[in-house]
Parts: sequence; C-alpha cells; structure tokens
Amino acid sequence: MKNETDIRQVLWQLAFQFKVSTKRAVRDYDLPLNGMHVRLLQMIHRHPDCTAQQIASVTGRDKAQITRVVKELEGMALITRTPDPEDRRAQLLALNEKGRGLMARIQDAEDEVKKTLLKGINKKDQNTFIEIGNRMLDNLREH
Amino acid sequence: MKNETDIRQVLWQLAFQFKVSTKRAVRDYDLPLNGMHVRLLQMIHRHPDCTAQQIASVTGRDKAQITRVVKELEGMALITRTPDPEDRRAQLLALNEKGRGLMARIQDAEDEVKKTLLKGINKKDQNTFIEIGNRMLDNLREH
DNA sequence: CTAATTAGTGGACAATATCAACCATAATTT
DNA sequence: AAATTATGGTTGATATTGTCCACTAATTAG
Repeated sequence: MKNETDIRQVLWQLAFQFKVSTKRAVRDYDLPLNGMHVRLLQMIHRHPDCTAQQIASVTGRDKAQITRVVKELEGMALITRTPDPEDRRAQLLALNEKGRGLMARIQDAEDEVKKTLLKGINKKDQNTFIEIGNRMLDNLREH
Repeated sequence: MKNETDIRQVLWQLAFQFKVSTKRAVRDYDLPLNGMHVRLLQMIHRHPDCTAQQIASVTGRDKAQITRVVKELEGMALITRTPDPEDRRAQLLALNEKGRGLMARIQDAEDEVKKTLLKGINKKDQNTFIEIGNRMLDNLREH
C-alpha cells in the first residue's frame, strides 16, 4: 500500500507525523502543554513584544483562537501582556522568566525531533527543501 | 516579522495553508465534505478493497477515527463495505457509483489547488521536494 | 466630526485527535 | 482441542484545534 508519490500525501503526512513526534517529545519532558501552547510560546520567543494580531496573521489562524491560547498561557504564568503604549487596543506579548525556562526545555524536545527528521539529509538538501517549501507557501498565500 | 527560516515553521505552515486552500476549493465545488471525508475517499479510491485498519496504519491515525469517518461516508452512500471473505472481522472498502462521481469532482478541486501550489516550480524541483519529504517521513516513522 | 478599520473578546459550534474498554474472529500456544 | 493472545472494528468519553459571528474599545480616514 504505497502512498508517497503525491505531493498532497507528502505534505499531509509530514505535518501529521511531525506533530505526533513533537507532541510525544514534549510529553516525554513532562511539559503540561498542548500543540498550540508550544507554537505560541515559540512565536513569542522568536518575536518578543509581538501582538496577538501579528501572530494570527502570520500563522493564518483565527484571532479568536489566538486570544484563547494566549489567555491560557497567561493563566499558566508563562507570558506577560503589557498594553502597547502606541496603540491602546493592542497588547505586547513576551515570555517571562518561567516561560523562558520552559522554552529552553521545549527547544531540547524539538531539537531531538528535528534531529530525527533530518537524519541523513545533508545541509544543501535541507535548504533546497525549505526554499521550495517557501515558494509553495508564497503561491498559496498570494492566492 | 519573518518566519520562514525554520523547517518546523515551513512544515506547519505548508500543511495548514494547503488544508485551508483545499477546504475552500472543496466548498467552492459545493461538496458536502470535510477534510477527513476527502482524505478517506482518496485513500479508498487509490486502494480499492482496502480495510479500515490499513488506512489507519498508513495514515497514522487512530482506528476509532477511521471507523467514524467510514461510517459517515457509508451513511452518505458514497462507499460500500463488504465483509472480507478471508477474514470475517475485516471489511473491504470501495467507492460506489456515487462515490466515484464525487471523487472526480474532488480531483478537479484539488487539482486547482495543486496548480496554484506548484506554480513556477519546475518538475525537477517538485520531485526533489517530494523525494526529500519522503526521506523525512521515513526518518520519523522508523523512530 | 463621522465613518470605516482594527485589536482583542466571547459564545457557539464543527472538525480532528486520543484513550480506553469492549466484541467477535483469528492466530498461536500448550 | 482448549486456552491464550493478537487483531479488526466499534463505541463512549474527552481533549484539542479550527471556524464563524457578533461585539467593545480604540484608531484612522474622509
């Protein structure tokens, strides 16, 4: 029962398997987080003082969903929300001490997955893959 | 707010955007199907007389989930389930006439998405992408 | 100033995923 | 052959993720 010849299958499977592996890795580290928690923590870590709206637009997710996850993260005391002095509607998101500590452990967990994922694939091929993937993303987003 | 340098982001985004595009295309064709319906119809189309268990194992999904979607598809009169003569626990899945008709329209919808996705990406790069993607999948699955 | 946008919230709900218990059949062991 | 174990499928319960809509408050545009 082979399945790998179609790009749809590859994308679908890859995303799913990657998600499963990451989830398992995170759980093995006893981190009480679900997938979205992890994603948003990464986002906020990468883009300190970003807003919920920016995250929503970059990821393509519904802003309501972002709001909820952000609130959960705040409830877990992992991030802080400070009003944007330039726009009192917006709130700047940032990891706090505890959030940064957790983030470090998430990195460890995800780095393991990444190491597994990329085993035997040389740097050049990795870059090619990412480059082509980004072109595909641009295509979909333009549309 | 750039984001595209990490392979995790690429995979996550690509799968999500692709899913969104496909969903929209399917809806534009007025097909009363959700994502899983579409996937399973494709699976069954590709592998006539497969069993629920095979689908579960190939896709990595929980078999309970497969059971439910299969039942919905049967409820919509798109597929047939016939007992496997060789193993009376198992049931062979196949598209019926109506299912095949719908499948043709799904193909049209997805082909449009695929065309968008792959615009400006030559055949060689496409194959490279798929080939590298499959190696990554193998890596994850071995694990 | 008024009108249109934008950031974020909340409710309701659909879709997808996970886990465990269970039944019937099949395969294996002894 | 009987007992045990494994497998295909089903069901219930629940968690997670995604979507749509209406709404408030603040900002920006005309």
